[in-house]
Amino acid sequence: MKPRLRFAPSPSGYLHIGGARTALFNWLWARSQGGVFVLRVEDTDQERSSLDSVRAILDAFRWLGIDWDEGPEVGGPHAPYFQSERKAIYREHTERMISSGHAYRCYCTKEELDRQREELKARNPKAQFVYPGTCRNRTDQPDLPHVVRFKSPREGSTDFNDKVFGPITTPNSAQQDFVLVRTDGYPLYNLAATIDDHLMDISLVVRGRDHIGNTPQQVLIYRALGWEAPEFAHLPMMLSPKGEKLSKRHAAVSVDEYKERGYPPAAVLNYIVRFGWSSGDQEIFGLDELVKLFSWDHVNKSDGKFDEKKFADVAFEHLKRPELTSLPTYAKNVQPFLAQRGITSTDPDLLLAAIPGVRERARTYRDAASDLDFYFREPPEVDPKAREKLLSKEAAARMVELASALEGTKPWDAATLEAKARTWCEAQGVAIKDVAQPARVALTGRSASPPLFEVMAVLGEPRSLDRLRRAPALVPG
RNA sequence: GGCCCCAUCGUCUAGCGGUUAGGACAUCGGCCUCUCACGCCGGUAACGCGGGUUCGAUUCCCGCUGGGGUCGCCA
Repeated sequence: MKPRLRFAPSPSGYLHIGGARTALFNWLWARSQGGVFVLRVEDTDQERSSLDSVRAILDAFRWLGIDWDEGPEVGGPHAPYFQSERKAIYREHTERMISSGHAYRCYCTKEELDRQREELKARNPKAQFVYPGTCRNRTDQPDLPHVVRFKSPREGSTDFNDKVFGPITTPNSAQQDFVLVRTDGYPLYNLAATIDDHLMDISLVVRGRDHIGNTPQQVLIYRALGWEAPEFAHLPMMLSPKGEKLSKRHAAVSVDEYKERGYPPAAVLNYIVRFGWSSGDQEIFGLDELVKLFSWDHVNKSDGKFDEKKFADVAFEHLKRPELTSLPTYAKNVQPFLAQRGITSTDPDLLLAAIPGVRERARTYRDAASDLDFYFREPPEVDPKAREKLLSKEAAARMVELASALEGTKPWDAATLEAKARTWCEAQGVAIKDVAQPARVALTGRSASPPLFEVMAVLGEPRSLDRLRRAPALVPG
């Protein structure tokens, strides 16, 4: 049996990094097993849901490289995939539960209940309010606003076997008659998710550990409806560096933010998959590799804390390795960041030639764009501090001589240029260092850059000589 | 507070009864060097505590402690 997995975001904002991780585990298992990955939009809360959020979330998935077989835009045999369009389905099954005595209409108003809650709190601040069951055995059906509640068993326990955590038992005494359908007729999460997971034939529900507590409620609903529950796999949580629930107070939690920082998408996936999953000592994985290696055997149970530094390092690692970020991919992805700097038309050959020297020092695509900047401006922007410190009048004059010495070098490559420059320095009686640094300022406008002769090789002869010869014009004062 | 869950370096983790407890990030030294990096070499650093079980516990069991989640007409 090919597994059917799903991720069910509620479109009330951006794609959260924790949500991305949950989706990833679902996706990985579906892909590794030749199963199906479904995206379902849980937009039953009309107040908070928006189409903009749907779009933002889908875009984030596209950027990450997580595709879906059924869901928004692609449709599928279990459509519709927006819960707001499935109200009739929920109503039908709710009626069925009411008829069979598993659920009942409750006419207590929110105000009444809130008042009771307050009263209890006043009497005993530590006590937990539970719905007193006022309407539990009510037999009339007045035509008044009402919610629908589940008639929870009071005795016994509800168990399920979690793929990660093992058997979990919850006493039914901890359960109350939870609400299934709101006054406005919209189903609540537990009802809608249960019905959809069944109707969409989901075989394994993978979600965050924060959902472990409503799994028993869902199991109860499956039983009430006469259905067999799917398997469940709960994932340990990603917590803030302080160990609290991860929110934007502690870190960047929107996937978009990492895109804007210039992290490669595969690195984002790589970092978040390592929360709760490992494969021996390996730290860096490409997406294809992840699909091959993923298994539930190595998913662990303990929560993890988010670490920006490690994350940044994973991003860097992906950028450094050509087997993870190919040259064309690198060029394509750095382009938008160059554009942000006003560099909109780049000579593709120059870009491809320049990347190898930059990729081992740029930690993000954004940094890479900054490092690449000087290749595409004539003249390059000059850092005043670098000029001040490294470009004396004498040094600049020497640049002009250096240009002449290097003119006509064949082949114009880093090794030949370096050999020639070193010989020249020796003849002039100057240290290579005292030539290289001023030359760097003349060629790149900066005090730090890829190795000088590589820069010259990439830049080509005419541009390199031009820049060297313009050095005297850069001398401060 | 009730219920559920978790517990190896600061952080992510490997370990599935016998290991000098391994790797990665971070951190601290050093090397390389035309700058900045990359890279390389090395250091500091962990099995929460107490009972069992066992010839032997980081590993299995119990308790404690600590941490987290959840208790909505949110999802």
